[in-house]
Amino acid sequence: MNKNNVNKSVTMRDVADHVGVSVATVSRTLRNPEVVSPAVRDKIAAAIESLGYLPDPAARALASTRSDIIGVILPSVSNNVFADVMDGIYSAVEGTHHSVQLGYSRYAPLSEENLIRVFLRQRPAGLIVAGVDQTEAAQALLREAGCPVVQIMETGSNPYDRMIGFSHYDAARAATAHLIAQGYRRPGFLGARMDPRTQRRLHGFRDELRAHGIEEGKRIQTTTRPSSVTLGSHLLAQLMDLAPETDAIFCINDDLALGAMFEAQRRNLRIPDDLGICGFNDMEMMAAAEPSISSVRTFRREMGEGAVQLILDALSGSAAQEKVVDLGFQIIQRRSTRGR
Amino acid sequence: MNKNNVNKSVTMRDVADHVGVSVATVSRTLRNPEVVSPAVRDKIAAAIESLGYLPDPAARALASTRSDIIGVILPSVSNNVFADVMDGIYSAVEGTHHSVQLGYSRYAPLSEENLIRVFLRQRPAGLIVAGVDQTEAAQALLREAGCPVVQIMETGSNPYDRMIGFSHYDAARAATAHLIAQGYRRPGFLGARMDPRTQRRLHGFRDELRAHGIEEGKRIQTTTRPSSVTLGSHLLAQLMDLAPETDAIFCINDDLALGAMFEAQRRNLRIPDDLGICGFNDMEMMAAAEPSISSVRTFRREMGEGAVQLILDALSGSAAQEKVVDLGFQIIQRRSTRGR
DNA sequence: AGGCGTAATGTAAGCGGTTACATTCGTCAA
DNA sequence: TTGACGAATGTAACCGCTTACATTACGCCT
Repeated sequence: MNKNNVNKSVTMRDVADHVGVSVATVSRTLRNPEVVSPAVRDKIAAAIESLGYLPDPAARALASTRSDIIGVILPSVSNNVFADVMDGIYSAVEGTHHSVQLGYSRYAPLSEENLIRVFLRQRPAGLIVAGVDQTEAAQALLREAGCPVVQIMETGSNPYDRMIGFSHYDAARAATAHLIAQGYRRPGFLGARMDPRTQRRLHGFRDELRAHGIEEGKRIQTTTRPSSVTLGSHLLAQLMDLAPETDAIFCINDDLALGAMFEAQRRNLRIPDDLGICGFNDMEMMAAAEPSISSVRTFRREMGEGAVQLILDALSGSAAQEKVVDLGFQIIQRRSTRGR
Repeated sequence: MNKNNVNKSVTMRDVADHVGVSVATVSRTLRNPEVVSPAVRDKIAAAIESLGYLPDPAARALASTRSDIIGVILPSVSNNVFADVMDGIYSAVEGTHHSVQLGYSRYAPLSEENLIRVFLRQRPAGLIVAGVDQTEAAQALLREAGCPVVQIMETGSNPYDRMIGFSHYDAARAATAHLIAQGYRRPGFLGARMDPRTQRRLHGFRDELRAHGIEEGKRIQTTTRPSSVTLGSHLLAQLMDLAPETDAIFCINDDLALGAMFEAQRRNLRIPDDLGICGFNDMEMMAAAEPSISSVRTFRREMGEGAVQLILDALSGSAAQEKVVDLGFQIIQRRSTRGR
């Protein structure tokens, strides 16, 4: 199909011949320019430019012990929380000589373990994984990865290597505390997917209720189905049917919150008077909604950028002391929880 | 899968020694099992399993003329239209021996051209690019790529290789026709980003108005800023201020439509009576909104899956005749355009 | 002038696979 | 029995780059 391949690609050999030096010198001006004399360096740069030379990453990876790939393993493609993280990752990688390789575990730890294995096989420059809920085997792999490993989305006391995120438990507690502070006395909880991260939010919610001596009753509605706006509507419907006393809800993400808001409107519940609503993540739409919806702001883009930065720092030896970076969160109050 | 030690990874050499054959035989049982005797084949398979051998993709790519990477170049990380496409792509790639390499052009043709160059350098198994608006140089590269190339998101008459998508022009015309059929006589247009694809939707809108002899007046509100729900609110506000006669809007995506709906509610415009709203893409939330919002359904996941399938077919020689696959679209009517 | 240290460059051995070509071996027809 | 032949396997040359080590060139000191 391509014996007479038109992109007879130009190799380092071509550049070397063009300048009249050895390939080693070309390689050096690319890797350690400082050991090459300025005159030669300039000629090589010119040749690279005029011939349109681009290094072959496979050859580079094979010859050196490192590829320049930063592997990223996330649970979900479609969750827009991760889209923001990816945005941060890509923007931090831009301008470096690194490239990103993305894998999706679909929330399946075994699938994640397998991806880790495959990714490590390429001797990546670094690895970014989500959270702390890896399988035993995956944990072992990550601890011996032989490259910087950054866990994102969470904080914790025992990272494999480094970690950047925030405490889902604390964030959920704070959101719940906010609802209570606004005078709501019968807050409910809407959760979907219920992966470990979501579970931690539920714990936070429960503990905060308990701290205030509030019974949770039947006001915790969860499902393992993936989150969606529609699901938010369903869950609120379910909640109000089972626990009509509910006067506020904490939703594990903004999609659910939005769906719940729509459902509340359908039921002629006044927001925030009859029902307070608080989302999670503070996606852009929450501010635009009518009424605007309170949420817990998280720093997703920063998480992605920070993760890449941690890897680059480790690679360049300029790594900071702290193993764990806590980006925190912020309760953003809007009309939907203006209280009673 | 016993030896988890990735640092001194097990190579084909190890497998060969373990079985007592040459590496060539191991390589063959991986690439063309049929030329290896069943007995040896089984022993090798067992050794691979027990040693936990994983091939080194870099070495493979270097030695063969093809890597097993499918390159994907999209304009935007955060646009959730592309998230759905990616979902389709990843799910179609799963189970094959291919992997995905993702690049983002940020809507910049030159950046796209550069990515194409870099990706082609890896002799990818295939390439997926968005749309038809490449630079001259990029077009030349793609026509001579030496691997299957699939353009997604659009249809057209002159693909570089293959194409799968739908007509944005037709879709916009159909949506506009729908508004008119519902009795709206002064439809407006809200557009953001205004990349070439969006422009085509605008053309469709305009042509349909013209076909009905409707003046567009000042009812076309666009901006080059990236789309968001908040921006939808702003644009509607602007539109109603400049052209209060507007009785319906076609929004180039669902985010804008949602934002416009919120703004309409703030202004106490009744939907659909005072203002009809039609979005584009039919994201999941449109059905859940209150009122539910009409939209143009597009088949994004299918586009991603289809694109990968086209590449796999081309690779296996079982490619179909048609160069262009039109996935079409569907007008989904909901309450927001129930007419007057 | 001869010797030496240093900076700049060249030489060549891999990295882990693929694959054209060579070799071995068993089978079968003559 | 023997030679021919095809199937199975081995041998070794790459693929394009990196890098340890060898070599060269040159300036400076004694």
